[in-house]
Amino acid sequence: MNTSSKQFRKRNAILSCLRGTGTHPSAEWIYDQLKPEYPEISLATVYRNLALFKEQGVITSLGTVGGVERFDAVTEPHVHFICSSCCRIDDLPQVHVPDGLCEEAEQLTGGEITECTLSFTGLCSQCRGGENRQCRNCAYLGPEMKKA
Amino acid sequence: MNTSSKQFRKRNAILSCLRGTGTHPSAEWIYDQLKPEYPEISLATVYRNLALFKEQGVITSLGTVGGVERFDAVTEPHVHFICSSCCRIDDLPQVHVPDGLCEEAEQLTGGEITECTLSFTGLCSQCRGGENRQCRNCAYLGPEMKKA
DNA sequence: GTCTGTGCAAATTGTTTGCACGCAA
DNA sequence: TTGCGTGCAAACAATTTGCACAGAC
Repeated sequence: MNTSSKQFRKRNAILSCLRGTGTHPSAEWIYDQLKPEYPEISLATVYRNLALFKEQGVITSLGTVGGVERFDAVTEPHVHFICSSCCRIDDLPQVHVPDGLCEEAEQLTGGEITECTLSFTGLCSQCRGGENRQCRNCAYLGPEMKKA
Repeated sequence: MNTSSKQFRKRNAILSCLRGTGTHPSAEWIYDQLKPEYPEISLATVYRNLALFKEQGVITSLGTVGGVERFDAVTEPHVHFICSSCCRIDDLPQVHVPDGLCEEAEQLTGGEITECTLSFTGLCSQCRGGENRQCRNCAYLGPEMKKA
């Protein structure tokens, strides 16, 4: 398909936005990012396309963090750090899931494993001091903090 | 508190139910289990108490699977297998997160890690054959399958 | 013409909350 | 009397869906 045609421009923009960020964003975050350039864009479009990409295996879902689904353009398995306070998600490229663990699990379950997730949850360096205020500006605030 | 008094009987029952199952249930599943013995129980009570237990650190949340939050009475870190088809969750007690990985991650992030999650997602042995029908009776059906 | 992507608004659904009541101390 | 746990119904919020329209072919 002609991804530069007007018809596909938004779909393309959603994927580009996701690929161009390391923030593991939510649908709404992507929507907010795209709004300036595409003022008429709708949140439903973002949701619809993310669901499509996910189905195609082009992107992955990191699951729900703070009540909202977070996405990742990187589909190769890698390790994440999730801050439970400000909901930021970082990659930990230096940490690896040991080889063979997947196969071990597959044998044990007798099933078929398609995905392996290793993630650490805690407080990021900024939130660690208890000074959450430092994180108020970050783009990953959970719903409860957004209200404040 | 007197956990056998009428006042605390339901709260106690919710925790017992969670502790007595290996299914990593959802709030609704617990509600359904308790319904026969406590016909007047309300789903809100289940949600309320699960939130309370979670806050107290008595139970853990495994996050959202198929759109519903799943809980675990086991708070020690352990490995899970999640079937993406029937949404069943099994423990994999034989698989362990290698020692030192947590510390490594903590150093890398400069944050404080309170939780480490390793989980495998795929098709369980029953769903593997493509015969999802086999799983229709299982209690972990996601919302879309429940409808069918 | 058909097909696909989209905006909009309405629907859906898991979860939370407000309020009134009942039991325990 | 005061406090806590609860049922019920309403509220809430993230996500999905129905429908009509616009552009691509």
